[in-house]
Amino acid sequence: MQQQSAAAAIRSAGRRLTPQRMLVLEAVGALGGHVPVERIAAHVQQTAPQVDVATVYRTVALLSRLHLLNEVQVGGVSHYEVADPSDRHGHMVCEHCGATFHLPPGYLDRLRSRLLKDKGFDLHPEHVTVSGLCTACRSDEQHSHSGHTHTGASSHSHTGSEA
Amino acid sequence: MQQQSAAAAIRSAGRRLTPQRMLVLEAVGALGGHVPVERIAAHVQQTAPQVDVATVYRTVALLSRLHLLNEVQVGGVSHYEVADPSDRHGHMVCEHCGATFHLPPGYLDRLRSRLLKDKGFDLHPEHVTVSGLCTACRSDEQHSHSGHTHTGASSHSHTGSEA
DNA sequence: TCTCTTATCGCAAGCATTCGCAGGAGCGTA
DNA sequence: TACGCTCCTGCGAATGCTTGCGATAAGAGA
Repeated sequence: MQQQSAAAAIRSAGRRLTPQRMLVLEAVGALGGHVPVERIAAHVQQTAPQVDVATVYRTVALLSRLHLLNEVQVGGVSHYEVADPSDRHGHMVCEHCGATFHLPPGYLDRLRSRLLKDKGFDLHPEHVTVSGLCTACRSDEQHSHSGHTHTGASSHSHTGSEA
Repeated sequence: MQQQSAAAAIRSAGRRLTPQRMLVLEAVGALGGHVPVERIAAHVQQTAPQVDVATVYRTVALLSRLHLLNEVQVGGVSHYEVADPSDRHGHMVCEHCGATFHLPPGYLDRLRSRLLKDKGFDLHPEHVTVSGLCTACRSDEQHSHSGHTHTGASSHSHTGSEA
């Protein structure tokens, strides 16, 4: 399944199929969800300790370009997930707690067609990351009206798909 | 004008008004558009060479949290612009050439209200950055159908407000 | 105006990420 | 199956951003 077609995609893009590349793909799949490079590298190195982090960085960059992985920026840090062409969802990131939620593609259809028509801009739903406040953090704000400054991290730390 | 209210906002947030902070604000305003930290630091240091880059980084982070600057991620690099509460626009970034365009707030109204109703997520329009392909790069793609890999930078380099 | 508290600054060390290079390994071709 | 062209990789060095810390100065209160 999965890995097969990924291997084919790498080949057909004129790139070489190497053990390191397959290990990175497997790692992201095995870890699931949105994974930072740090964890990908750690997972890969359990199997193949000689693989350098530089290779992992280069590989995730390549796989993103080939649309085999999606990159999600959470507070300026890149996370990766396995790209599924049948589910081109975007992401919502809470500015306060850093939680990440899926943004179903249906929500972007209208925006996409309007931008294409009006501006000629072809929006890629799976590369969309919008930020704002999740339910939990909105109610926090309401209660604790002390002028606390958002640090853009910490607090709760869900990573579910429901805000 | 501008600087006055910014100064007031810093004070009312309980932070101190320092020459360094005003210099950073002035620099972003003077340079205009979406400015990377590197250029902000260079501009500030023309006036005050002793100001450290670390200070500039800390300052833009603070000013972003206070909504006096907006952060725009272009290919993983943070750029900043002066925040105008009366024009809470988002941004569109071309994945191919890296060009940045304004996304008028009207385009996000419907998405915003739907997310709030369905998911309880309060989207901040001025923090939205969507990515895709701009008009110029879409027509490039059509013509040169060689399997060239997008490097996510270079090529044309508009920074206007029309895709 | 002077004093005091502590947020902020400059400096330098610490990390994460990227770059440059030389050796090694895919994979197309014969 | 063997050969050879390049792409990739691992390594070490460089870059760029962040953090810790002592010194400084903003701004509240007397």
